[in-house]
Amino acid sequence: MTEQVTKKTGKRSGTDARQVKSRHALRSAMLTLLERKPLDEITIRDIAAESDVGYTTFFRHYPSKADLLNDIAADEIRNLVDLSMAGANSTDMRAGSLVLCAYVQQHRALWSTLLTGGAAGVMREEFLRISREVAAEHGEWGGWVPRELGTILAVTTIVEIIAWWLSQPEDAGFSSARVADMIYHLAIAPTLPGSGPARA
Amino acid sequence: MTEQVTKKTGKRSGTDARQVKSRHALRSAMLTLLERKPLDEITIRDIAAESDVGYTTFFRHYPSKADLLNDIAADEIRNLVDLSMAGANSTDMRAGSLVLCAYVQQHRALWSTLLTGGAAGVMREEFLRISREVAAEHGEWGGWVPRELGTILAVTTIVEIIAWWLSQPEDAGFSSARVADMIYHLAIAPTLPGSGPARA
Amino acid sequence: MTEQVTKKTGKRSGTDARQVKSRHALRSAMLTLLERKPLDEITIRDIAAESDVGYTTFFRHYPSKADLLNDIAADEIRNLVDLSMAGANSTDMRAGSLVLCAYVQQHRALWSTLLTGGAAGVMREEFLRISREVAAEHGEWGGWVPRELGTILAVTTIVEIIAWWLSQPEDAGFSSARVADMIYHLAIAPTLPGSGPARA
Amino acid sequence: MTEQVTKKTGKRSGTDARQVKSRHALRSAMLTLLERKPLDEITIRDIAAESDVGYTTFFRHYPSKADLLNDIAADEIRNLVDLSMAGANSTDMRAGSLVLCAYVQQHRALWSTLLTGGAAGVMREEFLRISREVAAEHGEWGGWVPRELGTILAVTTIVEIIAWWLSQPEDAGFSSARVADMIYHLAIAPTLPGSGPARA
DNA sequence: CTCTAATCGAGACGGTACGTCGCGTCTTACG
DNA sequence: CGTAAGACGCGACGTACCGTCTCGATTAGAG
Repeated sequence: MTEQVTKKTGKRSGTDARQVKSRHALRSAMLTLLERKPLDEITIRDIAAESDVGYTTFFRHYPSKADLLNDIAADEIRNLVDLSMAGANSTDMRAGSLVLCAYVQQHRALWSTLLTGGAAGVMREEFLRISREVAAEHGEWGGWVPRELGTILAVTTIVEIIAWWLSQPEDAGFSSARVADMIYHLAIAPTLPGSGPARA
Repeated sequence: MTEQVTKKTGKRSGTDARQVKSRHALRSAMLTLLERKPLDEITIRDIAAESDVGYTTFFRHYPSKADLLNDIAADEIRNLVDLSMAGANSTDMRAGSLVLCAYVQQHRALWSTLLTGGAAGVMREEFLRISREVAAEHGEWGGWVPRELGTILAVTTIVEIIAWWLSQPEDAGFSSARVADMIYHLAIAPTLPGSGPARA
Repeated sequence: MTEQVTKKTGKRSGTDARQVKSRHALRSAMLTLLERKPLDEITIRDIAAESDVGYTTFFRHYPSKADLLNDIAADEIRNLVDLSMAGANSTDMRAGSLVLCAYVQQHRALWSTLLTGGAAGVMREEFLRISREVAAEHGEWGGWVPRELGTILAVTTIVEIIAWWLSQPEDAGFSSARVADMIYHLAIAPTLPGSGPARA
Repeated sequence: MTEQVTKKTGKRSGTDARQVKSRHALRSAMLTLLERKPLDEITIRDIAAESDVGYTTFFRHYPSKADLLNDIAADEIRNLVDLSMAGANSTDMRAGSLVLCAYVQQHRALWSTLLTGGAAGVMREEFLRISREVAAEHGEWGGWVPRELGTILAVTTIVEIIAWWLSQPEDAGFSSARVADMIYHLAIAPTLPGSGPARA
């Protein structure tokens, strides 16, 4: 995640207990603050205060607040993507959607903060970035839409659906299964071969 | 848009020739700068310098750079929406899509700046805001997807498609008609009745 | 003193009432603080607070606290030197000494701060610098001691005598005249021709 | 000098080989750095790096860099003063001056660093402090100048002469003897009885 | 010669001050 | 006499050192 390196071991992100603690405190603080205000109203001083970490110490871990957020985002998104990819045997998109929704449901508070709080914009971009990487690894693309556009649309649609879902009251009756269904029909199916216009 | 008031007349956005000139200069400068860097790297001093208007004068027109951008965005989006709505008799979505694409094509430089430059995020939000207003005026909603979600998806998908289109070289072979087709099949059709899952 | 320049007039140190006021406030504050602590324990924030001037504004006038002090020092020393030079017809050193002592006596509080407060070191250096300039303008040097050394000794001795004088209670009985006498016999006479060792 | 105490013995400045080594390394490093830049541009981290001693270790020996310098200064000055005092039988000031100059000449590099490098200010003050102590032990004072002032002038003059001497190229022809002469005539003689003004 | 405790290096940490940048207000001197 | 030019107070930024505090890893010197 970060480029921090311990000289002796060459491993990333030193394992010094103090470092781990500070790092975690910073991430928690960031999430707490994101529930309250958009990213650009959060100052590094806010984060330091909220996390009970020295202002200077922030920079010992992240060069900017954007990097902290990206660290969090990349971690969480990677978790999510790995899980959905693993859950589905990579061809069965419906299964993948369901796993994804179930996972989000389990961590509703976290994802609510990330997707409907002040970090929404960053999350969308990071999602897209990671998805493009994943997409690039898959050789085939059978859709009638240009691949690049297809990826963009699938991802942004999925993210929008989930963000909308998270903004609904939890008892509004939208189960993971139903949302997974929506994702399939709205985000995935439309770009599949056969869904497009009858080509001239 | 802004709250500026001319003392004598009490009217908004004075029509004094100097005011009009300054205002236009500010908007042009903002667009020029947006081609070069993202919104948050543009300072009010940049805009003042670029537009050859006194720094203080900026504040006589807009309380912040966000307001200037919103002013531009709202104007342009309103133009766009009005046109597509008028072009289509509101039921024929295909026609509307085509008008919209044609209009964007005519003002390609402007929209390229707005949607692929530093203002992209703001534009998406403003698009959504205005579309929600418009959608609220229409009583009926036949889709199998919750109306709010349907609006979000349609708008974000349209915006993404157009943004992608504008980022392609102009000679890549994507005509307005073809893009309008994509919009119809990817953004509009999927939420229409009959496209959803076979309901239990 | 400073390099500030008004674009239009080309004059130094703008005459804007606010500038003059800020500048004066900063100088006063510096002197006040120097009565209390040495230069390197005075922070720019202290000066700003003491002078009721914004922290940032300090830098609009001086690039560092050393420059502020040098500004003050150079001004005051120049005053002092000009006066002593004028008072004496440049050959009569006794008269010059007397004028100098009288002037210091008149501004005892100021010089007390400058020479016995936290700025003493800087003042000694600045005195020497200016004296060297003045000495360089005089062609002749009849002393038996190398000219450079003679200047150093005369200046440091004068400064030490005055600093010592200012540290005495005012009623200790050392009149300007008596101090001027000391200066003559201790700082000036020893380097004059005829005072040295009988040369082999 | 320092307050470091070995628990068992209660003695100051432990004799542990490692301590002695670190201490010496720190002093050398300080002198090396003083040749290059003024005291206030030398950071404790510089000293630690230069001396190949851990940063933390510095504080195990000295509470601040000023204390390290004072330690060095006091040692060296004490050496110098003891020698001059012993060399002269305390009445023959000429002999003392000569011994002093000879000693400085022998350790020219060291004294050059101390008096013309970044530590000059501190050295002057320390010289004065120690001289005052020595002067206080001598009961008599026959000069026509107040004793306190006499001490100040003698010491500062001697220091200035030596600093000037050290700044000259070594082959400029100023022998120890000649400098001792200057010291006698410029720093000592002027305050002796009979040199002052003809008293009324 | 061994073992115990002093010493050391490394470096994370909470701080304080720095000097810079941009904001938005308010004053002023000029046209 | 209005307006642009710009001085100003403010507050966040990111940096540099400070001095404190753990940690292990040596290593000196007492037994």
